[in-house]
Amino acid sequence: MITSVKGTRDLLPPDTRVWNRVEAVAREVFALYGFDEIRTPVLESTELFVRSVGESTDIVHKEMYTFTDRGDRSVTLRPENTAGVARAYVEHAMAQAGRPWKLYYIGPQFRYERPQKGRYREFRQIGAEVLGAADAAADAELLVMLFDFLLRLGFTGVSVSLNSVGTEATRPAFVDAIRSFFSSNEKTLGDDDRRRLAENPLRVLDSKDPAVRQLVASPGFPKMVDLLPTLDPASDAHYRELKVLLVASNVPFKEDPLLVRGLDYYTRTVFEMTAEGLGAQNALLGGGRYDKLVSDLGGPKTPGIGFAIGEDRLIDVLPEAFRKVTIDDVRPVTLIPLDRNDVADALVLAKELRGAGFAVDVVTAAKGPGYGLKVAERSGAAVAILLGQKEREERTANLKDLAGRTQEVIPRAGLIEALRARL
RNA sequence: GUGGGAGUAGCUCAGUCGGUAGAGCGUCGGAUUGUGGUUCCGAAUGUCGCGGGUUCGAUCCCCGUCUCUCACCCCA
Repeated sequence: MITSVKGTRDLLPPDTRVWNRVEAVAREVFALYGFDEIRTPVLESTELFVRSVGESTDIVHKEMYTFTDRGDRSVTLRPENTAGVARAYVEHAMAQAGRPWKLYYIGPQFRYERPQKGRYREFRQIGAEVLGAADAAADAELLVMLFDFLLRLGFTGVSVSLNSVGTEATRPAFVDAIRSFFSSNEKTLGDDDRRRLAENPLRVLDSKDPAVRQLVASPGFPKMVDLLPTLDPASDAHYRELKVLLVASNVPFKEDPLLVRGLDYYTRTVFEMTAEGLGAQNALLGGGRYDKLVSDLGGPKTPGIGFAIGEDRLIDVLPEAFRKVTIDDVRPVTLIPLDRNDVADALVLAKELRGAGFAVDVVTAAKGPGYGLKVAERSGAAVAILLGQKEREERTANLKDLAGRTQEVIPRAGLIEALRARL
């Protein structure tokens, strides 16, 4: 048996209804905030991710689906979508529009990792990006939209973790402060954290080692937000303004000075949301500002901010009410021709009913009422219509309410009205 | 890339101290050839993940491998 590739999976009905509905809500909400969809290729030049996501990140140095195509080009299945959006922005000179771009995307991403709960090699992200807006208000509005979306899916009582990671102006000073903090108690660090301290010191902040966590959470541990007022007043002002705007907009957030993110391109604002029930991979969404990314890719200096929601994880923790309503949404009318001679009649009637807006399923096998009703019931139909020789000749329909187990013979002329009354 | 757990019927699982397998659910047929949810009767399931080794004989023991799963690393 040929199975799906490791770390990939099939999404089957009726779950696909839920996926489609979630995506439809995203499109509706994002449109209300002035966002348009962008679709970028799944396949990009490997160099794009090396330059944007960052060579020192795990994503680039061990998690990419990279291969050489027949033209000897190194290409990669995108591990995230922000780089592709930024690349398209530069490639199509979108800065020339003279206004910020508000873009969203929905699509598969790929990372070559060992699969576990909430983590797949092929996963989907729903994301949004604002390109060309530097103001804290842009950050705020993006988060307002995010919460609007989550609220419409039925999430309640959620809040986002917020932090500022500064800019190149502050990053080196912060890294120095972290290193000197640990120089005195380096022996409490495990191998992993020692490696982090050397390669990517910010990562030590979200170590899972209890001893290190305790150290990092202690009052003496350096915090980026404490360095901002003196080293980078502009970033400090940005952060303060953002918080004021979020409070004014009723966006629930909690400041987390330990929040850092795994991609190199973030500047100033970073945020993340976690959820219960996702196991160890509990990050539901993440995002932040990336004011250097576009220029790093050779474009004009363009500030940007965005988020990505892990759609697989989102659906994993989706409120049950939303799921149920979505799955129960489609209640087809099932037409049951009793005999081969009744099939044409059924197809003609089906067309008429579909024209009137009803979802109609025809049991084409025409194996009699017992089989037909069984199929109708199993496919979730609310009503079934039996069509035999008698109904054809008398221009009637035998309308059955499957739940109530009642039936009624109705003239064809009044059928649409009768169905409207029942559905 | 590292570590733990697991692969037996469509699904959930039992089992054989080594003698080529069962249950429940589901599916199909019948009671009920123009009436489905219940009930009753009957039937079919399967290279026991794959490859190799040990053995007279392996689903069981050993080795390898693949897949699933959870965790680490890291992230959505």
